[in-house]
Amino acid sequence: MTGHENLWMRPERPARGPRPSFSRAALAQAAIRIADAEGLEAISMRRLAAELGAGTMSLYRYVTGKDEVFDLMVDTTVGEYLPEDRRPPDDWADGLRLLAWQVRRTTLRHPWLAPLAAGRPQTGPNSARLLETALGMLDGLGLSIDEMLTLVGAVFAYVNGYIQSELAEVEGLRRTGLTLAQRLAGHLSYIQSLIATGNYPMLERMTKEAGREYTAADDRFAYGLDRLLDGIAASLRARGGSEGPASSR
Amino acid sequence: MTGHENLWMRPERPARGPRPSFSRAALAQAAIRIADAEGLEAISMRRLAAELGAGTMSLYRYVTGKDEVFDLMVDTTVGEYLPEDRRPPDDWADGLRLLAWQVRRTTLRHPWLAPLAAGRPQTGPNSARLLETALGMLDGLGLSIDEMLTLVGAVFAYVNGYIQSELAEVEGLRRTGLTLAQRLAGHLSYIQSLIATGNYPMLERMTKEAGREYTAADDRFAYGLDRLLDGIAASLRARGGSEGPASSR
DNA sequence: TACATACCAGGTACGGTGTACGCAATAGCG
DNA sequence: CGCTATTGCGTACACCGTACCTGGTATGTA
Repeated sequence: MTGHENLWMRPERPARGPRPSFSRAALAQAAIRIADAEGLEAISMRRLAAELGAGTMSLYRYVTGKDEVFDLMVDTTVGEYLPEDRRPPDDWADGLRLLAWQVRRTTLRHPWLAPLAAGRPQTGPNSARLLETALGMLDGLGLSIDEMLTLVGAVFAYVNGYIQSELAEVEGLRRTGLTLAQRLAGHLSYIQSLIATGNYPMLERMTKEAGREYTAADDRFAYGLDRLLDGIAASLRARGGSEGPASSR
Repeated sequence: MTGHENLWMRPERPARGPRPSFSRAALAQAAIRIADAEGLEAISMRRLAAELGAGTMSLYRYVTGKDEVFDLMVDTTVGEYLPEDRRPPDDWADGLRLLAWQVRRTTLRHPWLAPLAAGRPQTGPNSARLLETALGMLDGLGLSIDEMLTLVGAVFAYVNGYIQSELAEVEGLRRTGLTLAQRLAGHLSYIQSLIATGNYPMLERMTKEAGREYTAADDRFAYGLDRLLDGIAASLRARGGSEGPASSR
């Protein structure tokens, strides 16, 4: 019951004893460097220690286990969502849209981030800053905090879901070591065998018509994001200011 | 270059040799049983073989590696999205909404499914059936195939993203073995320390006001889903039938 | 200044993982 | 009745996370 079981509450530099030979931030940066270059599965405590020029077990002086390494990686990169200088737009929808695009930009730079962040609760300082910023954009609209949380939760859900589906294909290739051509060949020949049964008319149209007017990933991301924000805006307009989104109980 | 490097193209029962002692479906069911009961990380080739009463290396006669075990698990459970009997509703939005709720229902039954499915391209028979069904709901609206794919992609992105965020908390507790009270205590005391700086007014309001009108997970899911479908419907109404969503290039 | 204390560094070891390889047994075709 | 493709699976290897322990070091206290 020391009260310091939480990573973010634990002081980085204790009062007594010799000073640590590197910082938590350096540890996080090293892990991010590895994951960016070789993928998330390349991160092992030994590999990470080697990158830092330290012994493997020394890492456990900085972190209780591998999970906290991931926590540090996530919170550090989440910090990239929020450029310090820029003032957020006045309109809440523009603000959330900008935030969504920044999330997508940095997540594509760190392809390991999306699945990692989606799987664990966000509790670090940058995640807190992100939430504060997002909620702040909705201030003054007459929404309750619960309504605000529901709203930004919906937008982030879409953003994370879209990015993961966008990355699934390319990450799958990297993980399996196949080329795009190999994968497409295997997948397509299977789809063709399904179509041959006659029970898949839409897939048949897909193989024949798709790609002629190919929709870029950017545009697809924008499409869903804008439709979602439109729908939210419409529902805010509909209620005069008395009732909110999904307020229940 | 056998042409059978794809799991779904590879015949389950080759022409020659002794017959396998269990089926691919049995393998998938065993894996699903383990993951449901003990979590995804409990699945190992040894554990799975034990569940099937087979030798560890025998599994590799059915599957090229662990990745294909996951592929089988995903496609098998994706089959639960689609109840055989039910005729889909006439309205496309009602159809997608129903599908979304079915996805959510089965994904909550199999908490390991969402992160697993999000990380890999869907190529199995049930995934194909799902896509065919979803696209079929949009038939007759005058959309191109690319537009349909963009549309259902947006809805699925939201659904998967939401479910993952919904599961992150509870799965995190299971993985770390903490109780909800322990986690909340640690997290809250950190949030409090942030609030004490005075730089987090929205988080301060959150700790003071949130939960008084608590929004249930069901309602939050419905909120984003309905707003997204509303926004899509509005954009379809806006264009007379000549132009589509996010058609570019 | 001397010492106790609290912390750092990291080697060793253990139980687990995925899977490459090889060999014996078997079912179906010619 | 072989021939051969295929199954079942034991062994072995490299790698993983991390518990435990020893030894050195910087700081607070007397």
